[in-house]
Amino acid sequence: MSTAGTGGRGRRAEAARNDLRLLEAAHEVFTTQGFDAPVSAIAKRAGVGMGSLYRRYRTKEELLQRLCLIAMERAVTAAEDGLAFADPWEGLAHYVRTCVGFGSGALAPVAGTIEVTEEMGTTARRAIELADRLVTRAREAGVLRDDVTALDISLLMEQFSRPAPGPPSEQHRHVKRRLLAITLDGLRAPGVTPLPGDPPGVDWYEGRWRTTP
Amino acid sequence: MSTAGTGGRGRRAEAARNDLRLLEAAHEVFTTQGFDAPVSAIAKRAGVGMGSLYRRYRTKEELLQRLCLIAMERAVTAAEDGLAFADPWEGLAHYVRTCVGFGSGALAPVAGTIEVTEEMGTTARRAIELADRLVTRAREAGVLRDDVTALDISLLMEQFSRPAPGPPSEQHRHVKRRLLAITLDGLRAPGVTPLPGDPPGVDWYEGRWRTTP
DNA sequence: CTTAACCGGAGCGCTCTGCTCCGGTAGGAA
DNA sequence: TTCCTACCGGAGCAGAGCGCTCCGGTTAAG
Repeated sequence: MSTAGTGGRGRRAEAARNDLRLLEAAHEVFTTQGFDAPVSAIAKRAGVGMGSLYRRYRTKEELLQRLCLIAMERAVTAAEDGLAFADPWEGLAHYVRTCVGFGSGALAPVAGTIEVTEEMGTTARRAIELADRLVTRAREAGVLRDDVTALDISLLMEQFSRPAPGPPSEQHRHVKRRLLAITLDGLRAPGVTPLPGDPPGVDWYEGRWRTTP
Repeated sequence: MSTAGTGGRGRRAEAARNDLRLLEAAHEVFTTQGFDAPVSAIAKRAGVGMGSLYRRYRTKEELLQRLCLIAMERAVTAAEDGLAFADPWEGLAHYVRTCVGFGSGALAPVAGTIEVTEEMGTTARRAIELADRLVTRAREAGVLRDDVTALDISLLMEQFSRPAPGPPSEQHRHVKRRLLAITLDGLRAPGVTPLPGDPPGVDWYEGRWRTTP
């Protein structure tokens, strides 16, 4: 624990660097190819051997859990940053753009296939609470259409984070930005077309994470 | 060819019924589970043996080609219906809603993995031309934001047709309708936020269908 | 120089896929 | 009714691809 900096030249430094590369590579691969991408692809992308990967994470599930947790923490940060904005609309937009930008919901398809750790549960609840405050504030300020819920917005971000077909490209990212701009405009008050039916229920949303095979 | 109706009771009638069930089942399975779903799942869902499936379609690729063609034809019909609307906006909205409804773009991830038949190419060109007219008409009527292109809308529909995680449910369809309503509102003129960057190019869009392994 | 921690990747076992093949069955002609 | 034949259904095959292990080579540390 003496020279644990990532810039060092010792063996421990290499280990720390490997861990960071691994996390980045895993995020990249999973968000672009889906969570059922082979583990070997992650190791290759990180420039690291399988041995090093499996010494750090004893199983693929463990790696996914870590990734989910990090994504949730980034979402929490984005929400806090959004709440720090004076303008309620810009705060919400920042939150949505940030989450979509780093692929917040890309790991949603993993729901129900991995165990939810206690830490993940805690962070998820905190993220939901912050998002709620962000949405409520925007609605009360009259800058968000009043028939949309925080859950709608979560699912919207999830939809935008689905892996695109084919190899990842700058074109895809660009198109996504344009589509998101359109959708954000659609979120602003007042909605021209009332949203159909009842808002989705929270219980259904959370139930997807239950592992019941 | 005498009693080829699907309601008959003979052997030929059963064959015709099987073919229809197969097509429906394949559409359902591929749009909800992705195009790499096992062929056996389709046979099971159609209540048909593997033998019957592979007697009708000699390979999985052939089945996918047929499905793509049908989807394109349905898109063409939706566009023609849309053009028949007197209101340019309602016409465009009908087109988008219909295509998203039957999962028009769900087969997009198949791009580059199957051979494009001549019939598919012809139909695709016709679909694009009709969509262009639909979009141009709406823009010239001033009911569509003028920084959005027909290609943006195609990609938007594609995004909405991505298979949802987990088992298919009415909840998912409902949420999708709500999100689509939001996005359609965002498409109406004038856009509050100008779309970032240049519109996507047609060559890139079509290039994805080239098989170059 | 010795030692042991740690890196990288070849390989194992297993699951699951696209596809084939054949026994059973039920229409149609005599 | 009886036989024939076309067709239906699913068990099974070969192969690909996966998660994961294990071990030889390398290099920092003592």
